[in-house]
Amino acid sequence: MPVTGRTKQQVVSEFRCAEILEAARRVFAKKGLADATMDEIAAAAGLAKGTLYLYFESKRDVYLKTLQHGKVELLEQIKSNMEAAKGLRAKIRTLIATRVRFAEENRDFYKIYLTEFSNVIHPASINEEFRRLDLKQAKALEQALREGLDRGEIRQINIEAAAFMIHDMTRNLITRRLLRWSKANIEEDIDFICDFIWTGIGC
Amino acid sequence: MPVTGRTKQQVVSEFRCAEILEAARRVFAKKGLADATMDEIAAAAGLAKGTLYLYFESKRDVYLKTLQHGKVELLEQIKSNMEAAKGLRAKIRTLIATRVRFAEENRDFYKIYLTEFSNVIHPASINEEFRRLDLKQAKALEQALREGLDRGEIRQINIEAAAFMIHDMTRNLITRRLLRWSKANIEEDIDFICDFIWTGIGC
Amino acid sequence: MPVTGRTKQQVVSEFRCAEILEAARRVFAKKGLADATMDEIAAAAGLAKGTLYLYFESKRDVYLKTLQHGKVELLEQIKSNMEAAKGLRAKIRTLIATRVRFAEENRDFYKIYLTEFSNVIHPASINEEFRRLDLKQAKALEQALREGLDRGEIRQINIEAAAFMIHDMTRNLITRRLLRWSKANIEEDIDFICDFIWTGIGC
Amino acid sequence: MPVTGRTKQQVVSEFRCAEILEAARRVFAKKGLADATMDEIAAAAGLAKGTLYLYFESKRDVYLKTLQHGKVELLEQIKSNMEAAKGLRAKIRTLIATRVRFAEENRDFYKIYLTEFSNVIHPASINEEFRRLDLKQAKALEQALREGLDRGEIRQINIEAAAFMIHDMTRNLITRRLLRWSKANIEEDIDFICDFIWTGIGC
DNA sequence: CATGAATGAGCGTTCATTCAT
DNA sequence: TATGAATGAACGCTCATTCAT
Repeated sequence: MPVTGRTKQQVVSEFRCAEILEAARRVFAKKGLADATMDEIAAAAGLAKGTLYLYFESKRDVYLKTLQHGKVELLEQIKSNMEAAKGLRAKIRTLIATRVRFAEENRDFYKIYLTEFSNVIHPASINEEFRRLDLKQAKALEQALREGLDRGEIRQINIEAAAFMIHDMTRNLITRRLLRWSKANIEEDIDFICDFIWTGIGC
Repeated sequence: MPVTGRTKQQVVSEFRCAEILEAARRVFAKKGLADATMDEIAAAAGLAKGTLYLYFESKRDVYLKTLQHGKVELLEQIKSNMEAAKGLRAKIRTLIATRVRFAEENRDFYKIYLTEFSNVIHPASINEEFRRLDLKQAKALEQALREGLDRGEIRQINIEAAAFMIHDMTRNLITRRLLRWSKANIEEDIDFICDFIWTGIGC
Repeated sequence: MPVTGRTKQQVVSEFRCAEILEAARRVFAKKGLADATMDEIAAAAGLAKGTLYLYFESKRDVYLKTLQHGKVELLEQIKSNMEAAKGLRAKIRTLIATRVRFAEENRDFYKIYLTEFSNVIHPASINEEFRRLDLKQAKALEQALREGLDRGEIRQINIEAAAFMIHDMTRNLITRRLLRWSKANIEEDIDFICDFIWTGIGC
Repeated sequence: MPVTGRTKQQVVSEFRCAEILEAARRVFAKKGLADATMDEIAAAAGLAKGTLYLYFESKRDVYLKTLQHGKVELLEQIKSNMEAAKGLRAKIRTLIATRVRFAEENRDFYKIYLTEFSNVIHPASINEEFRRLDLKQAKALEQALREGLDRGEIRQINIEAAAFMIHDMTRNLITRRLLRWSKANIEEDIDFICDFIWTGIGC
């Protein structure tokens, strides 16, 4: 007797989905949406091609769900890590560090994520839906900034713009690291970006 | 007899290339590499499909050359604009403003540029070759920063990392504007980013 | 112990078959052989897809049996209706009326029947086997005509050809009615055809 | 310089279309719409599969055009043959004979035609469009009947229904002959049907 | 030089059939 | 007996590339 409300069928089904999505993640990360084939994904998952269509409606569907699947993990990890931090500066540092580390540990997912996120071309339908995650993260940051402003931790600036800026800078760092452009170790990179955000370059 | 070293043939040929690349730019900007077809590009250029292959080796070649073509324009425009500025702060502002304005005036090219630039997936062959432009720009900025440091205009920081940071932040701003995410006018956006770079958010 | 020769198993099995065939009839009538799927038929029968294969060898088998199933009903109904009629003219009228009414009451089956019957393309295997019913009906009609000829009810004509003709004309009427091409009521249509058969159009 | 308004391109293109349609006719006549493949049709036409799509939008399109192509031929042949006949009885005989002979000479086309015509299942969209030909033929027959009635050649009957009847009977004869069910020679079959139409079976 | 008809490899998707449970 | 997840062959259609004119 299952304790949860899910039947055995559902558990198996979810497991299959997860298996396929993991395989898809690897393939999409290596080839991109256009160049990946359903054959490849099926092979990577150790299944027949037709089986994919029992769990997903189309190649696009697999792709979208691959993105969503990772998104959820990412969000959860960030949320749990953020709560501990005390003070705005620590909060910001935690946020950045969490995202950077998650990206390092989920390179395949993040490659897809970054590619899709920066896709300025595709019909908004994908992007709009997809960018909500980032917006949500940015909004959380905005909230933290606002509280910091109230407590006099930061100077009077456009909070919304600053939140976007910090959010984007973190993504840039992740990109540079995924591309192995940054030779510094992870702590140095995070330190630098935090310092930059806090003090700027002027003297 | 041509005065320059180029024959009439070459001039005509270059002109055709340019025509095709402009057409390709429009098509790639609307559809992306994968979804654009040679048929569309030929139609947009007012030529037959086969003709494209007289000037370019493959679809990929057209795409790459489309990127290069725009790059050259971009670099030239930036170079000429940058020289006038006096002092580091003005120099940085000019650099940012030039890029942002160029992007606004060349939306089609820039869409392709951004998409490709953030493409963490494709074989390095494209990316390596392609990122030299950005590197070159970043290096120019680095040089300016170094001079500013010598003149005591900025505090002691990792110059290379700062150059990348500023460079990336500019690209982020451009992305937000291309996506019409930023509702501010162009001057406000540039002011904010310059202020952020110079002073950070701390007080 | 069952009184009849059939075991309980067989009775249940036959019942299942009949259920499936009724479901199949609805589906085939709506989609045709090629476009109907085993999934649909299973769903229409309230069974799992695999179950169909316990009772039928293949989709083609279901289709063939669907035709046979209706055929049997049709023949039985015709036979019982025909016996009462006295005289050739009444016999012919009864035969036509029975077929037309049966078609109206079994539109789904008849759609399949007509489609398959007029299928001049498929391998003879289906057709030969399938046309025996019609042949049988036509033969019964032939017999009636022959008796009518002996009794001087009709003039000297090619009996076999006439039987086919009458048989086909009835099918044409049914087709027109199924397609809602005929606006007349059923009695009018039957009257006209009987009159036509008996007297022709000449004067 | 072409005398006609058609360029050389158009002539070639039309020729290709006709070639493909002839190949398609053979394939569809052997396999039917559902079981014929584009690969087969291409092979039968001695072309690559992709080439078919230069001239036709889809498999369905090839099928529809195959029907139309034959239709036009059929109509033209009937029209030219019909004019010579004097008197209603001769007219009807000519009409029937023309259709039967055309069918014998265009077995492949006629197989497709009959199958599609009797298809009571497919969405009306095909059928409606497709049945206009028959309607047109039936209407011509109706007109001839009406004139015959005025001249006292036939008795007082429902002209419209009679036209349909005669039309259908001809199609039935064609079907029986295509299926090699009729052992009689063509003239005998035509004679019988004409006699049947004119006098009926009664005495 | 320019054309555009022809090619054919390649891919997404469907679905009849099987088989372990 | 009944299930339905898994299979994989098959097919329609696309499109980058070629080449005869």
